[in-house]
Amino acid sequence: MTVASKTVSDVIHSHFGVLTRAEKQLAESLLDNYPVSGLGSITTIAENAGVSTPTVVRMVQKLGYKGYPDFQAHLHQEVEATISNPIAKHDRWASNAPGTHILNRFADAIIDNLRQTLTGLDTATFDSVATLLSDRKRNLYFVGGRITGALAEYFFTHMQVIRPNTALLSANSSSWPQYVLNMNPGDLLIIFDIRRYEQELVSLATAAKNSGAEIIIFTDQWASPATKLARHTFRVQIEAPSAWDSSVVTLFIVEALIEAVQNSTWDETKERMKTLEGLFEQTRLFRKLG
Amino acid sequence: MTVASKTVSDVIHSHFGVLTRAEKQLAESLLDNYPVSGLGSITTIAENAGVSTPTVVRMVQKLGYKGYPDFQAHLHQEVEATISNPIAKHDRWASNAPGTHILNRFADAIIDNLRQTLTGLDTATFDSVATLLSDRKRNLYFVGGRITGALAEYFFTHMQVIRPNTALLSANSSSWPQYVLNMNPGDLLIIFDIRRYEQELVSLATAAKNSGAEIIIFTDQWASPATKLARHTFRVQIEAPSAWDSSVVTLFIVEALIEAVQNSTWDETKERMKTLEGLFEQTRLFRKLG
DNA sequence: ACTGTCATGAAAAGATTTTTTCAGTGTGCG
DNA sequence: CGCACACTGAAAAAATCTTTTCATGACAGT
Repeated sequence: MTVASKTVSDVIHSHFGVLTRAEKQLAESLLDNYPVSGLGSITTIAENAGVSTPTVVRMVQKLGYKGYPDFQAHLHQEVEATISNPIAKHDRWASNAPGTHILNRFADAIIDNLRQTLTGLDTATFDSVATLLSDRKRNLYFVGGRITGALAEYFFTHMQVIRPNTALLSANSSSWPQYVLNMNPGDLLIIFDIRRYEQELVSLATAAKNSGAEIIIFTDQWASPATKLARHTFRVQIEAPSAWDSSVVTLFIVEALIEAVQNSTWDETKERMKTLEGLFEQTRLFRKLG
Repeated sequence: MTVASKTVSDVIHSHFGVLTRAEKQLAESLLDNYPVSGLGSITTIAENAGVSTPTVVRMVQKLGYKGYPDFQAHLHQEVEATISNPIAKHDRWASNAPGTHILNRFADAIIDNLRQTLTGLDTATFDSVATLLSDRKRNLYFVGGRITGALAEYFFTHMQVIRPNTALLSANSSSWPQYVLNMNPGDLLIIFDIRRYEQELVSLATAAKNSGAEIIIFTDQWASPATKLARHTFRVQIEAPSAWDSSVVTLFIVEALIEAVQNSTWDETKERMKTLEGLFEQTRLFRKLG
């Protein structure tokens, strides 16, 4: 198929000789700022080219398209090909894992999640959160649900090394009130709440907010109800070819935040890490001697 | 004007919270393969998203556009900007994060880690481990180090739902001997040990092996000393543009294993999950009544 | 100068898209 | 349990787009 395999631009060029004056004028207009100029309606492009709509129809038919909609469909395909992202190409690790193996299907899904999440993620939000987390005057409280508790713990463990005034709220909600009691205005509550949103977390968020704490939420594309209360929200794509949701991309953002915070105050952090290193060493010695 | 200055994508994201179910569905569809998916007619995109055309009209008006044509005009402008800008063309998916932003550098690193890890990963190993984990007669013991403890917990939490006979060893090594005491031949000890290898884990692995347990290790490219004792090893690429190692790919493999195990015994798992669902419901009730 | 052919756009006709209306459905709340 | 309210899509109405028809004018050949 001539039309199918060649680009619209090619087709226009190859037919240029047989075009009439008005058609050439139209073709010029189309080629100028190609392919975007062909995105609008037939009326629009006719006006832009200074020709009548019938001229447009006649030309695209002369080029071999069924009609204007057909012509435009081809153009759309081309635009898609032009701007579709390189990550989408699945030619990478095909080597030793057959296409249908779960590892491959998972990898595809995760890359897709990553791409979509990053596309929808405002770097300003990320930077703001990093700045907030870097502020050592603010106390940090981490909390997660049944599944996401591990993510909260992971985040907490790192932040605890990097800076003081961090706390991990246990999964058991009975201990939460005492934390809320101690919250000061400006403190940060970092919540992980994904799918199966847990009602208790909304209550916690409300209480924390009333204490003046700021709330940062990691949630999924459907957004936890607690989102309304949040200062900043990370909406992460969590879909996997599985009965379970994927936390991979959430962890990705957590790690990026850890690095951003660490980086913003490296000098202080370095000292802390050295001291910590020494403490671990001592603990080890205790054990050996003990 | 809000609408004029922000990208359509931004506008969708910022309004996401106030969108209804069908509208969210539509927004997802639009964002997926953005912005090409919004190039067609209102009918087309409604069909693609599985919603009605009135929903589309209502949403774009909610977003602040005068109507669908207005919405599409903005999209066209954006496509134009994207295509005519050669830098943006290069990496569309990261276009709203400048090239050197940490998110982008992290994403590159993670994708690289993933590729390398998968290249070096034998699917036979993966399948064997999945089979071992699926065997309900074997007791499962999970353990991790200071940082990787959260990964062990994540894995454990899921496996506990899927099958019986699972245990999470606390980070505190003093409780380990009693677990080892109860290990039977054929039991599985799943160890996470990355960089900063913890000597205690080697001792644990040795003791467990003497009890006849099989050992599965998640480690990094330099391999934990406990690897020698393991029946199966996952060597994960963990390098990140950070002072810290990345656990993202490790989590990826864990999730893939969870799915593989779950999948291999779906019928049994389904029953367990239903029962569990009921128990959670009851717990919630307890709390309300209590 | 006459005639036939072709190019062109105005306008009508036809097709499709966009918007509005409205009734059914479900959900939350008292 | 029932009411009020919001959400949703089917269908009608309105608007717009696409195609066809047709009249006009330009031009080449006779």
